[in-house]
Amino acid sequence: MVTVHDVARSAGVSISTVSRALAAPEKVASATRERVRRAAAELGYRPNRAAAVLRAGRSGAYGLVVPDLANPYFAAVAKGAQERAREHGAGLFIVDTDEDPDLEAEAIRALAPQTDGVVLCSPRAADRALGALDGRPVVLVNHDVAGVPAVEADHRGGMQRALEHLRALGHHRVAYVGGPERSWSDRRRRAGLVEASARYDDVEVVELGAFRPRVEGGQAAADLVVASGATAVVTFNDLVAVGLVDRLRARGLDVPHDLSVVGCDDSYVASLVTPPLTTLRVDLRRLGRHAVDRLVASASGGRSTGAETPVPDAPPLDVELVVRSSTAPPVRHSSGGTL
Amino acid sequence: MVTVHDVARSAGVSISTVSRALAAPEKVASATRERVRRAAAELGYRPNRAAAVLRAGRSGAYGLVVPDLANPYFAAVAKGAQERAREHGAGLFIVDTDEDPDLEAEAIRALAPQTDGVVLCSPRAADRALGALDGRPVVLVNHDVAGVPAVEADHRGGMQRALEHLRALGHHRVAYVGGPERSWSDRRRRAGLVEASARYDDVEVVELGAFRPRVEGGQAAADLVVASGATAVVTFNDLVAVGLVDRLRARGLDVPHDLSVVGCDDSYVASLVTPPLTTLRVDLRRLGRHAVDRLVASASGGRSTGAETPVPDAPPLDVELVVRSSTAPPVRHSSGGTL
DNA sequence: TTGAAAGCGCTAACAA
DNA sequence: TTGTTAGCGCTTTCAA
Repeated sequence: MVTVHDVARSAGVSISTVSRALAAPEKVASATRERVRRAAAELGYRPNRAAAVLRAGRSGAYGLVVPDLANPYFAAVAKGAQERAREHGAGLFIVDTDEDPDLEAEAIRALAPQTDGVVLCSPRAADRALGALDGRPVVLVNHDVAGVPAVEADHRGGMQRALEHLRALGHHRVAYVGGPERSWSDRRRRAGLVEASARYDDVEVVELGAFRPRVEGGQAAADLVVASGATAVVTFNDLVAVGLVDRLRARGLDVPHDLSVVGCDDSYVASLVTPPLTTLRVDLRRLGRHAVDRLVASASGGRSTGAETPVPDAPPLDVELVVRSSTAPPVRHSSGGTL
Repeated sequence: MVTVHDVARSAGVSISTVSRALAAPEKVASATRERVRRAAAELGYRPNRAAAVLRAGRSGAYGLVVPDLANPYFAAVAKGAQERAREHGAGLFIVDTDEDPDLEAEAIRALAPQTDGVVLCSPRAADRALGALDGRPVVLVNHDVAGVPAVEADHRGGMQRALEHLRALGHHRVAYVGGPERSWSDRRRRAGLVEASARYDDVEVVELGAFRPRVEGGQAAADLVVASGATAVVTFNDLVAVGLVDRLRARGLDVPHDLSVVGCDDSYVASLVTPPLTTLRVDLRRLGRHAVDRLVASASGGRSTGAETPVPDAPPLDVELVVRSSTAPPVRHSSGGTL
């Protein structure tokens, strides 16, 4: 293994000059710097991270905790986060908790001491999670706790747009098919939709219970939606919408004519399925990138003794309505006709 | 921060006893061990990983390099790998290289020194990748280099099954829509299909060039498939199959009647799209788990005192044909008849 | 069975 | 601008 000593010897300088030349180039004469760099490159020197961490107290790596990597939503966020971490020259530990609050707390406890900070994406048990972190830099994605930096999408605005779209098509009774019970995103989306509907006295929202945020959840919800008498439905995410459409079709119902469906997230499945889903688009990759940026900011800002993290709160990311083929004007069933 | 010294003081022993009691309990009298453990728990002691790594030379973490986390294939592998790493009490660094060979080599160079070993999933530049590892434990997934442990699926068997299925339906001209040029999986699948067809003199395989392993790749391939005169097609993966179906439909062709389509991987999109895809199923999660198991075995094999795990070469994972609705007997267009 | 002591490779305070 | 030096917290001989 090549160490600073080898590089120092080869470049004819001391080990501290090597360290400086590599970590704080401006503190070294340019000629020396070049000599050191060349020697390092020649010998194939790679700094030992463990030693640097031990000595300097920061690890150059961050953590990302997500409920389920197989969910395209979180995969996209993870991709953005990891990309940005790389650009910051840092590593990223990604941990998938399988939607399990116990695993989540456990993951954080394991991650916290060996990283410079953690991004918690859609935490399933935020209080416990934050406890496990004891004071380490953290950024919340899709969650909200007083005093903790967070990054989120503008769900309220999105739902507003979705509802206006449906209303303009002539829908007056809209169902909402919710996600996991503990989910903060679910509460936000639900509240956003209800709030939007409150502005009009000709639109009513029917809220339906907690469903798994996957295809199965949508399948399970479909019959309730039909029974609710709604002519349009907004789902917690695209996967749920896909399951919903699937089950409706199995019952002989047509989307969008018998029921209009709006998904959420515009994950890539939305455009693959039949019919392609009208959905709310969030730039997930960007969400991941932002989260890491904020973490880096608060991890390097909050380093000083005494003063707390200043890091301004970022504005929510825009949520855009993407209209595809799963929404249309309702068909009037005047008296049980087959049309 | 609580250190071994604090625990030692509190338990009335030396720091070496603390270290031993925690890391090698059998080398410490049970009474002492208990005392140390209690003290550690009381003080909330968490070993400093960096220090342990620096001193002991192993990190308790592994690396996983994948080309694209947003691809459900790799997401599934990553999930399995991370699950298994957790069960081994180790961490897992997941790095997404965006299908870029340079980033791949770079990722490995960064990962290698700070992990106990790396899983390379579908490497895009294996030779460079292995070079960057210089001798560290590694396991290849979907790749093959002499002398390097690997985990793979039985693509040959899978292709055999796919071809038999198509032949039984009455197809005699089958196209193969390939994945990335550098892809080992692509070569395997291609060769498996060609090999299978060689057993029958009434089936012919038409090989089509390299396409991106995504929806766009399938869209790009569709017109070539039609022009090839094949009545059935096997694609590099499900995503490509989805793109293919999409483009065929846009041209007014029907799947499966005008063309039968077989996907690969049975990623969850396969059952979501219309028509649901006939595809080759690989248990990806298991693939990820196996890879980590092999890595752990070979990483600790070199170090262990006695003869514990001899790391046998794992047999390829079964590949199963899942028949859904995208395959059917070919329709005879004898002279433009509509049947 | 336990303790003393020697570093692992690096950074950063201090000196020159 | 550069060098000297003292550890960071831990594991692991070696002795007792």
